[in-house]
Amino acid sequence: MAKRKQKDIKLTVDLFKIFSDYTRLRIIALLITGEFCVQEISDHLKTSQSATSHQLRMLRDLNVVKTRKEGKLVYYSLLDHHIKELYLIGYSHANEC
Amino acid sequence: MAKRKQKDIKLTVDLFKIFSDYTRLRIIALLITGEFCVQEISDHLKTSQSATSHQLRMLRDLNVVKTRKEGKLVYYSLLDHHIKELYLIGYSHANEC
DNA sequence: TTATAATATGAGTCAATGCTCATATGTCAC
DNA sequence: GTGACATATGAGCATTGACTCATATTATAA
Repeated sequence: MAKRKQKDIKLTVDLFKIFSDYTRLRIIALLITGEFCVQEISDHLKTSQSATSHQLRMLRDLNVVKTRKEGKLVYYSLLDHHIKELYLIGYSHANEC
Repeated sequence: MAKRKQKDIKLTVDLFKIFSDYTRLRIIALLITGEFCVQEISDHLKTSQSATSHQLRMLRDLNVVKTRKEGKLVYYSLLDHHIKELYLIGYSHANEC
C-alpha cells in the first residue's frame, strides 16, 4: 500500500475514533443542538463532572469543540462542521436511514 | 436523555467503532475494491495471518463482510453497502473533501 | 494415510483509554 | 481576605482491545 494512502487512512481512523465512545458521542449529539456549559452537559449525560470535563478536554485538543468563558461558566460548542455532518450520516446509517 | 435516543446513539457508536482501528479500516478500504482471500489481505496490509484473521472474524460477526469458500481459500467481501458509503464519506471528511 | 497449505482460534500479554477520587485553579460575592 | 461554586487536572485503577504465539481445523494432493 502506498505511504500516501496509509497516512490518509490513519487520518480517517483518527476521525472515526472521535465518534467511537458513548460519552463523547452524546456530547457531540448535544452540542449539535447548541452551546452548553459543563454543568449542563454533565447533567444531561448523567455523567460525573470530572468524566465530562476530561472528554471535553479531549474534544478541545482534537479541535472538535471551542469554548467561551462567561464568568465561572465555560460554554462549549462545535467548532467543525465536518463533525455535525459525519455524526448525522453515521447516526442515520446506524439506525437504518 | 430519552432511553430511545440513548439506544440509537449506542448503535451509532458501535458503527463508528468498526472504523476506528487501522487494521480494520485498511481491510475495509481493500474490500471496497473487490473480493480477496485471507492471504491476499494479509500480504497487502503487511499484517500477520493471525491478526488479519482475527479482524476478519470480528468483521464477519459484525455483519460487515461475508465469506465464500473455494477449496482451501476463503474469500472475503463487503456485505453491507452502508460500510462503503460511510467509509468514503469519512475518508473525504478526514482528508479535507 | 500422510504431508502440506490456508485459515481459524484460544490463551496470554501489553498498551490504550475512560473512569474515579482527590485536589488545584479560577471567578464571583461578601 | 474567606467561602462557595464551576471547571480543570493528575494519579491510579479497571477495562477493553489488538496483537503474538502456539495449536487446531479444513482441504487438497501425493
